[in-house]
Amino acid sequence: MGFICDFCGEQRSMVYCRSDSACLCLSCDQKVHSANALSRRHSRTLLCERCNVQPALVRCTEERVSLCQNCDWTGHGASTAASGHKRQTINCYSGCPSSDELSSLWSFVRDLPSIRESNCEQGLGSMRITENSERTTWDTLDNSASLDTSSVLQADNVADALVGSSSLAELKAMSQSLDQLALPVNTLNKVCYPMSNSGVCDDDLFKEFNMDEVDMNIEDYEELFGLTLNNSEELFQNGGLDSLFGTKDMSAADSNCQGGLLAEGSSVGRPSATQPACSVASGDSIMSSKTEPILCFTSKQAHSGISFSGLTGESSAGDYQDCGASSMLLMGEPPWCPPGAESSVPSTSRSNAVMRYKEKKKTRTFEKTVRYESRKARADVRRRVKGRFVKAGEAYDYDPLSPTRSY
DNA sequence: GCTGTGGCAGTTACCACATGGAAGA
DNA sequence: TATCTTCCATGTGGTAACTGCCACA
Repeated sequence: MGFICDFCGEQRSMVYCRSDSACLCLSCDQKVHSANALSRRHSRTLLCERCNVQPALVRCTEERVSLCQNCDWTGHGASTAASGHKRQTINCYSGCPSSDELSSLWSFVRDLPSIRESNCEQGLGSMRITENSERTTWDTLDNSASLDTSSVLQADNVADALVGSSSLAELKAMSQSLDQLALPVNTLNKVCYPMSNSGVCDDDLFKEFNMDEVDMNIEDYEELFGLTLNNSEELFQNGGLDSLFGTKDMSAADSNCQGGLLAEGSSVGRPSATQPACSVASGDSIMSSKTEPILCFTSKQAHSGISFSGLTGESSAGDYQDCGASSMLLMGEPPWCPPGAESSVPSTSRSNAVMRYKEKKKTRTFEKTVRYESRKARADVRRRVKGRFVKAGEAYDYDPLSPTRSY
């Protein structure tokens, strides 16, 4: 992976495919991703021009360079002179775009190499761009609907699912589909990305990342996080995993959600260079995010069943309400901040971020999603004894339809 | 600093049964 | 292939019980 196309080994790589963990030249990108319907759904984006390893998230218009989150942070951190540089979000795409379409997508990229359009079986018009909150689509395939619905979740669907309105079933379905999903950079970029100098994104974080019914299970925290445990103490004091997962419902709503959003087992600790988890945070990454404050959910992570209920032997909701994942996010730290980088973050920014986070937390609501209105309607009129449903005709102490008792 | 206690908040289990969906005829 | 029937897991809300945290003595 890197400067040279992983596929042909000749051309310079320009795009990064998360699903394939591959850096490809545009020609090979078309070649590879026109092979079948599945590959066409792979989400790709520009490759970071600085490290040539990670997918680029932003384009620095002043330096005219595409940067991954890490390089962006390194180059544009709050403490750097370039922190004021204007940056433009780089969109992901899927499908089989033409060079023209790519040019329109990445207007800042001049001199796009010509693409052998004949490589694409579907021809043009099948590109899908995943933008921050909206999706611009070129999808004109007749059968495109079948590609978009139950079998595969587009990344923005995931984002939608992560917002409070999602149901457990949707999340389960999502988890089943995550294998085929490469979460576009921008999807989580929306969730939290320090584009402003404040480096604080709690608003978006809470608004967009209300995972009410997601249960994350970590069976053995120490084993999972190893040496990062100590560092996690501060993490638990300052952050807010509940901001990520919705504390209340994380354990209460449906504790059997095995799919959830999960972590790649091998990603404990510092992400390897081959792990394309740029703006996508794995659960364990989150938990160990004292040093790796990544907000990532990689596709494979959908199956490991992590449960934060076991963070510590005595943790409860309140315990991890304040854990530090989001504090890192609030601080706008880079995904892979180098050791000691934290010290460079202004303390005022941090305190402000924490303050905003706490205020936000106060005002949060945890609305339960009712999947079957008919069942709710039935439950609403059922008679009970001490809160429990009773058989029809039996004595009850509570009748929703009338305050009277049968005995 | 340590321990015990009370208050508070959050979580979990429980109940009956209509419903939805799968399987079989 | 389409329709019907049967069966079974699921989901629904209010309450008590349980658990853990925090403040205070």
